[in-house]
Amino acid sequence: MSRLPLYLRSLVSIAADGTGTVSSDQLGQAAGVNAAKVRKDLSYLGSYGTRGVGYDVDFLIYEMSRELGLSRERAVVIAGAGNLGHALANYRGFVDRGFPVAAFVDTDPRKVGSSISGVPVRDVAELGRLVADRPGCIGIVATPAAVAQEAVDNFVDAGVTSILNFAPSVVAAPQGVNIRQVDLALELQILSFYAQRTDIGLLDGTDASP
Amino acid sequence: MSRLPLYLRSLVSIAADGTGTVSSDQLGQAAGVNAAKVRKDLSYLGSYGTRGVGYDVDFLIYEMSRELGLSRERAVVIAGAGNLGHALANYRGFVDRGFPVAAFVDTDPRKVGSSISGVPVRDVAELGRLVADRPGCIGIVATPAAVAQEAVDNFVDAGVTSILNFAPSVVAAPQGVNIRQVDLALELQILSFYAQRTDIGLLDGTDASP
DNA sequence: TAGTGTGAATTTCTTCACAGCG
DNA sequence: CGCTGTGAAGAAATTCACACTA
Repeated sequence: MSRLPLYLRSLVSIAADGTGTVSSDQLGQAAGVNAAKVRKDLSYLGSYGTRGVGYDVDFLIYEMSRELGLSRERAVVIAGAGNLGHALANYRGFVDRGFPVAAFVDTDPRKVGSSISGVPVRDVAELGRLVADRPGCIGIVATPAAVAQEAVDNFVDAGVTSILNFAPSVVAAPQGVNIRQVDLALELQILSFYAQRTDIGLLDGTDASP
Repeated sequence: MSRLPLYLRSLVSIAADGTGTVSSDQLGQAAGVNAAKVRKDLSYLGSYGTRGVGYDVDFLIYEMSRELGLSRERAVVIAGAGNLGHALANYRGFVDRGFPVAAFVDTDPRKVGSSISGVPVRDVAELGRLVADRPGCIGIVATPAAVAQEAVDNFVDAGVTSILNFAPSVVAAPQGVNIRQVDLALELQILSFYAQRTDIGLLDGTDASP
């Protein structure tokens, strides 16, 4: 279920507070979701709760991490050593949550060979080797929109099957390759939309779907 | 409907190609959505299509922009002049799509008064004035997770009613304030999840909900 | 003829409500 | 008693399929 990462994040912060057990109600509160939904979602993992008590925080974290495939690290390769790529490489949150940034790839020969925030910039030609050395790694597209499709194609050719696209253009990929898009300006447009409709209240827009 | 911004993006790129009309099928293709869904969504705006022909691209763009409240610019104020804020300020996509970055606010006195990529860094104390001068502006939280709630509170106190949160912590806000969260590492976790399930194919993860 | 607009059918998601257990 | 787990009810979203028209 696609709300799992959301719960996981809440659970980690709950665990940090030293709490050992949570009820569906508390977890729901923390994740911005109602209690029934939490129970339904968790029951899909199996019956790990204790009636009258709640769920063991550490155990839930363990089970969820396993379910989400986070038991091991997954390296990240960023296509495009521009501003956005720069920022992403600097972003502590990636490393902290098990996604070390292995390298940039860029087509600009002036950038290739240099290092940004300790992350080496490699030529696109080396992408195949980079990926082969890091099984299951994730490709991030941080290029201008115009070359986003090209970047995706390069990743696919190199054998990457999970891609996160930050460019504001919809890209295509063959069956078996998972693409997720985050369009920053689109998020602002969505906010603009809701800003007009005063009939809608608080919303936690974090979500994942099909 | 929350898929409107997605269609809009596709329409803009279709218009740029010089195409004057689109069918629900074509638009669906471009946006990664099926044709019936496109027609249902568009019919909610009114019956703007021509049977046997399709939709007028420019007119659709006009109507959608109006519906999304994008007819005028909406300024953006970024809380946190760190790496991420830095990258966001440099990100051309914001200005290009009608969201000029007006200022940073930061609590670090060494940063206040300086300028990053032409965007001034102001003290939090000035937030009220900044916001008052820019009606309908959007607040972006690009602070460390630990102070994200504080940043949100500051925005709310200053009168901001639309907030985009990039910090990896769920924050609360009063009724009437719209919050959307983009958690970069969470996106990677979701990809990790799908990477395991080989039974799921291509997916365009862009979406907006509740 | 090609493609919209839309009721109706279907699927998916959410919420309710309560039996049952620690 | 408090809280889980889950069928069943209900709501929402999606898809089908087709009459209709420019």
